[in-house]
Amino acid sequence: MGRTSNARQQVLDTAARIVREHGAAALTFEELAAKSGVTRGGITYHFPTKDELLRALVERDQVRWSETLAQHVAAASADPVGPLVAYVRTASTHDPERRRFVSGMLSAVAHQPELLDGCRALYRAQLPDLERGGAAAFDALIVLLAADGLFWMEQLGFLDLPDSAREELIARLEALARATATPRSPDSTA
Amino acid sequence: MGRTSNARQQVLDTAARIVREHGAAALTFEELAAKSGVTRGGITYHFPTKDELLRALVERDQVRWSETLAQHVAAASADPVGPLVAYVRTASTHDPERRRFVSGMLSAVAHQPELLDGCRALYRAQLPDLERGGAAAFDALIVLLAADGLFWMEQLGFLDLPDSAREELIARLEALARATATPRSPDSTA
DNA sequence: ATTCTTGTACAAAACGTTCTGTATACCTTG
DNA sequence: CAAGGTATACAGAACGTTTTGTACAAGAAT
Repeated sequence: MGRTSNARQQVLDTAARIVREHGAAALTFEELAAKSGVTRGGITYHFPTKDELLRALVERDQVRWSETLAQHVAAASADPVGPLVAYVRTASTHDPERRRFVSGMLSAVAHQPELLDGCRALYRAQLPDLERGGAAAFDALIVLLAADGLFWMEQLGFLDLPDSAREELIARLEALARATATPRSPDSTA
Repeated sequence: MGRTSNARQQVLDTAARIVREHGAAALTFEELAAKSGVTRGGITYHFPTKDELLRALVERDQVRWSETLAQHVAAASADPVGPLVAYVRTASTHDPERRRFVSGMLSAVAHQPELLDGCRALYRAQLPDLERGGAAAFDALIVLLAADGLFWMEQLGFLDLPDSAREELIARLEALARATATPRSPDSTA
């Protein structure tokens, strides 16, 4: 309870690594036991069934995302378009664990797509926050989608921008995010 | 008995459906035989190994994407930012087969992530086309990423916009795509 | 000395692959 | 053109391995 079982975390980390490196199909209890240092018995104790393992993996991704988002939201709370800027920052956060992030979602989509329902709900729940009506709402959605695109294209290994270009891109994205809150700019294509 | 093998197409269609509905883990030869009408022997004939089946699935997605893109490029060739607009239209093409599209990629990422290398190369190859240098290049990239985001969020079932909102969003995206080619517009937030 | 955690052994099912069989289209050759 | 052979397209069963889930014993912690 105090510390949520060392072995459990170890298993989850290893599972994420396996999924990331060899795909969700390679995520078997045997491989997990071999690479995590925990034997099958230990694994079975913490995750009696594979379903629960997957559920834990997805929840882990979800929690991490929410925590990162909450951090950025708190840090940019003074900002009028705080949520959107925070979202951009969350999607583009480039820490060493970044690639580990979606392994839960990817294994879920491979084994039981319905496990993503929680993530879907979470994603949709935040959409109304961005819609203020009018053309600005669509610009906000575009910024959001661009952040998502950046996130997934990087996660899937499709995009790998040099750091400088990446930073400039994010800066531009954030600028656009801010611009959605100031519709009195000379731009009005509607 | 098919000209270019009717059964082969049938198998591939069914495989895509299975992946889409139940995840890539459910894509087994047995399920495939049960749901495609082709027996295991027949399947084995066309796809001696699962690797080849996956390869065919990925290639299929790739070919479809390329063909759709080529169509839109041809249709918008007169446009100065033809490629980008065409890309937006490709990513947002909403035909009945849309959801079938990435099943190959999803099963690849589940079974053998390296099968995506071809797609990755294809994706990166088009990036330089959009980069004209300067701030406009980043705006173009943002539009591209937004299109990708729309595509994947819809594919993964995270986003499901009402038709009207969807059309307006795409229109705005296309407008932004065109704007990247005319940087002398009154909008210059850089 | 319970309770919590990990290790070992095993049963049943599922999976990919291989093998053999069959029917039909195509091509050759006399 | 007719006979014979070959390649193609598909069917069905079988094999050996892998994987999941379960049962139970052993060790650590409190």
